[in-house]
Amino acid sequence: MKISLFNTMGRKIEEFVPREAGRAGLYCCGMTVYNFAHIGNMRTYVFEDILRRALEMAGYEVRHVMNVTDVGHLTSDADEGEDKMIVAMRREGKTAHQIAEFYTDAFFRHADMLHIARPHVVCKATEHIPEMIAQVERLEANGLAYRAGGNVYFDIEKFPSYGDLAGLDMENLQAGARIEVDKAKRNEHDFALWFTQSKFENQEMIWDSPWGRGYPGWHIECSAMSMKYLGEQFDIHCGGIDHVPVHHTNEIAQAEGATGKKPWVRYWVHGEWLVMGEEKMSKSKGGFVTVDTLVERGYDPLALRYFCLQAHYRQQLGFSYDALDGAATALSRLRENVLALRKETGGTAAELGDDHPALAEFQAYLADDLNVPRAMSVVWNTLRSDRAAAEKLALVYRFDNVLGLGLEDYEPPREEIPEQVAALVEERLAARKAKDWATADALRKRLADMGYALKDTAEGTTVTKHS
RNA sequence: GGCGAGGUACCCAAGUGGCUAAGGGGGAGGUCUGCAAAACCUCUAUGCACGGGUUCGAAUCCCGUCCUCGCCUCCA
Repeated sequence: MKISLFNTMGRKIEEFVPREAGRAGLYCCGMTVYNFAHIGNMRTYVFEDILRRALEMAGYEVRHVMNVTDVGHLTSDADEGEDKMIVAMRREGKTAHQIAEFYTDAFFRHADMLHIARPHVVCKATEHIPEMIAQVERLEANGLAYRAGGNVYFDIEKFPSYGDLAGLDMENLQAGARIEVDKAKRNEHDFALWFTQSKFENQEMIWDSPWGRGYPGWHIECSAMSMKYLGEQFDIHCGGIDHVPVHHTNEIAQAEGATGKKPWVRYWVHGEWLVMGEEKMSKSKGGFVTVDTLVERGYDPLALRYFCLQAHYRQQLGFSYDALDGAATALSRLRENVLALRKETGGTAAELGDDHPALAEFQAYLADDLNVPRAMSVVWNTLRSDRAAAEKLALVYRFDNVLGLGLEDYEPPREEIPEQVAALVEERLAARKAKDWATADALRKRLADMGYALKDTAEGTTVTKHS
């Protein structure tokens, strides 16, 4: 199984060839933990999780690293606006550390609910300040950084390939199209590596540095930490599409500027937005829906995962509750199918050769720049095929190693049935036995009004809550 | 102003030159059932924003038009 990926650097699909045979180094940009992750954020992590699982299915030993940015980022590169962490502190009356810890925990709780595998390394920005300082010092030593107005800036004039990732046209880029340009910069597109000049009182997240007490720039944490855990050059770096023009562009400049080695990263892979209606989901517009919101509305979090699997990662995906309902229904049918197959086979899946045609088809789609929607169609076509039940079961389990829907471990929820309800069910059973259909149906209706649905099967009547 | 992504059925969404335009949801019909529910089966775009063009052949390539979204502040 050879995997091809769309490399943002170069904008074309390339076969994945790791630096070291059999191993894949994967760095995924994580959250800035000043608020909950919304489902748009989570879509990107689902995509990255699929990428990791696909690499594993292809036989690579994956080392998956993700950062947690727990140091405040200003709302603007011009040292204006407010620090997000400080806004959160004021909003919630907590310390920066408490804010970061709370939202970090919330993020991983949500990720777990979506069956997003934990990265092998989760690194916090605040625990890597020395590494960041060291990288800024390297940049200074290489003549790529300068001090001005108390801050340290990266000098993009000294890095000719700046902007290659995004295809930026530096001549026509309008800095300050929406913000004030920092007057201390030599070039308006230079970006800060280290700040000592802060407008904010009670800026509690500051550290000593060769340039004075301050805090790091917005991009340095990812280049410093990814290099610490994956080496000065590594295989794959991913994140949301928004990272292309600024964050990753700056990371490349910092990393390659510090080490002098190119390319720093072999494959850049970016996920598209989840959009609400016609707009991208964000805090200021388009609503703010979290995994918890979905749970409160009665959804299984995995319905969101299933929903994400229906679209290609490089296409915007239009979210609506109608569409999510569709995914939730499809997921429960998939589970019903698995339960039926288990029953038919006694739970024993067939032995499966690695060259099984259905598996090969599934993998071929996956290997083609993660065409998961197509891979999903293989799942359904397999279920509908005339293959033996044990074979289908084995295939579905194998598919699910990548899909991550937890099908092998799925058990229907055991409902706690109140005595009163149980009594009515018994009463109805008696009526049915007596073929008193009118009474039986009336009781069924009454139970339905109470929120309990009945299923009369060959093995007896089952009761489920809700629906 | 610059750059990028799109417009495929009622909804979500694959497909980028060639058999009958994946798959899921929804809807319709059917099997099963005392009737239901669940599950399963069948059907559901002679059509791919619009207008031209290239080609034996286009949703797919080219030109033009209309529309939507994103980025150029931090953002997944």
